[in-house]
Amino acid sequence: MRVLVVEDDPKIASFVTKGLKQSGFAVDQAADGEQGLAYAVGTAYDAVVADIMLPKLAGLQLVQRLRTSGSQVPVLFLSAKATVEDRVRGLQAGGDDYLTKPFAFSELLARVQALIRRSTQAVETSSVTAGDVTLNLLTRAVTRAGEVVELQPREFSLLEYLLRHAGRTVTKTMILEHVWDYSFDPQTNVVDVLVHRLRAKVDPDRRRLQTIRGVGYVFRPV
Amino acid sequence: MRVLVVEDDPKIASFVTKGLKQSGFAVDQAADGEQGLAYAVGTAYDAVVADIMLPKLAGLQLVQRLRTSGSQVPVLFLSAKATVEDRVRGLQAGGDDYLTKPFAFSELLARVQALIRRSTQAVETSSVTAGDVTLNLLTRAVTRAGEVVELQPREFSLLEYLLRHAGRTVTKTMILEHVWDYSFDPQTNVVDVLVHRLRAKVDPDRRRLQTIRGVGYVFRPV
DNA sequence: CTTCGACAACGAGGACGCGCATACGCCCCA
DNA sequence: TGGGGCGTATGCGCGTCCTCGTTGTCGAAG
Repeated sequence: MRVLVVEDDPKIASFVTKGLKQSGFAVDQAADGEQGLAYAVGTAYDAVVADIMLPKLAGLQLVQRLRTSGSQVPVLFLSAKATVEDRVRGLQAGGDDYLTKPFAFSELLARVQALIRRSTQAVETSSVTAGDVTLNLLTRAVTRAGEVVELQPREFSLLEYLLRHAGRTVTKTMILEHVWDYSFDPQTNVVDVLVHRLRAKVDPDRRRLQTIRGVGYVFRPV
Repeated sequence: MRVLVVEDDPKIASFVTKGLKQSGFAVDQAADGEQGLAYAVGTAYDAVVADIMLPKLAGLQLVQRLRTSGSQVPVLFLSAKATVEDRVRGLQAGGDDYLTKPFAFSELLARVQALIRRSTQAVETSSVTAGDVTLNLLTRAVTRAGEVVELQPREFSLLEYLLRHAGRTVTKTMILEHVWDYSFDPQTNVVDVLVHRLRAKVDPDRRRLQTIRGVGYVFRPV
């Protein structure tokens, strides 16, 4: 799940970004409205968290432009101002939710998750299973054939992505985009290396995680 | 008191809902398992009444998903099937009680009230236990393997938070928010230091309080 | 069937950064 | 004013993950 955070206050920005990353999101940061808009139109985010008061381009305008450009991405506004009128204006501009500073991070997290859940209309599952491999997002525990497997963060992230797309081919570019925050090809073989490490832990008999030469990989549940 | 009723048969649904409302409960209705799960994860209900045979997502799966998402809400199953095996499976899946159709409404009511009474009592308990570690909220006393351990207020608070989320990963951000009242990252290593102090007292062999690198910590009962 | 090129797999090495530990200092309360 | 509690500062060790070079494998064309 990719989230864009548009916030000019570096303290709040790092706080929100850190928290979301710890909760398993891929997070991009933008420091002003223009940059935020550029990121948002360039990448398919699952949610946007934006401050109302932003340099260069205010949050409300940002969302309006985003909407006129056809994007349906759910937007959560942050603001110090809390009047009913402000909330209404935010929602009229195309925002989906509103949070007043100061806020508890857990509330932000809950709202972001709610927005994503609503927009994807997918029920939030806390575990993903494909074949004999199960991955629990809450405990970060992974089991294969009942055996517990210890995974690194990157490996966990990759496996989650593969399981969510089990049976479908995922390209290396898609993996780079979701497991890393790269929106470009860093010209390396990180993916290959990570796949190798993941196989050693999760697919020792090499039946599950198959290579599609020249394209990417498929996870075939067994 | 909020109750969620998940039942696809409209006659039974309205019968149960009406009766509960008349008894003073706030009642929400869901017609299938997916909807029910969505409601249940989105709202803090005091009890859930669910049919076993549901469209889209069966009652048993519903409860399993609910439990893995961390919810402790008591669940009462309704079912036409009444074999002992069915009852066992229902309880294994995380259900709290079982009622066979057809049933008298007064019995349903009595059971729902009993479930709520039991669960709220459990919440108000004055001690939290996970594995061999017990923490008494009234006396502020902590024991590990029967031995009394002296804790400072902050350490106590952290341990309480960890025990209440035992088995689940808690991020540093969440800890900062609950143990301190920071809604911003104070850019320090307070959490690390406190974890270190807590480990020295409560987890000398370092088996319980484990590090999830880049994310936070898990308390694994032992 | 052979050959060659391209891509993938794998192992080793190394840099960076996180978490841990320890020492220190401030502040509150007795 | 002394001591305990607790936040701060800092160096170190190690885990994690990226890079690089080599080996292995696949596939297409001759």
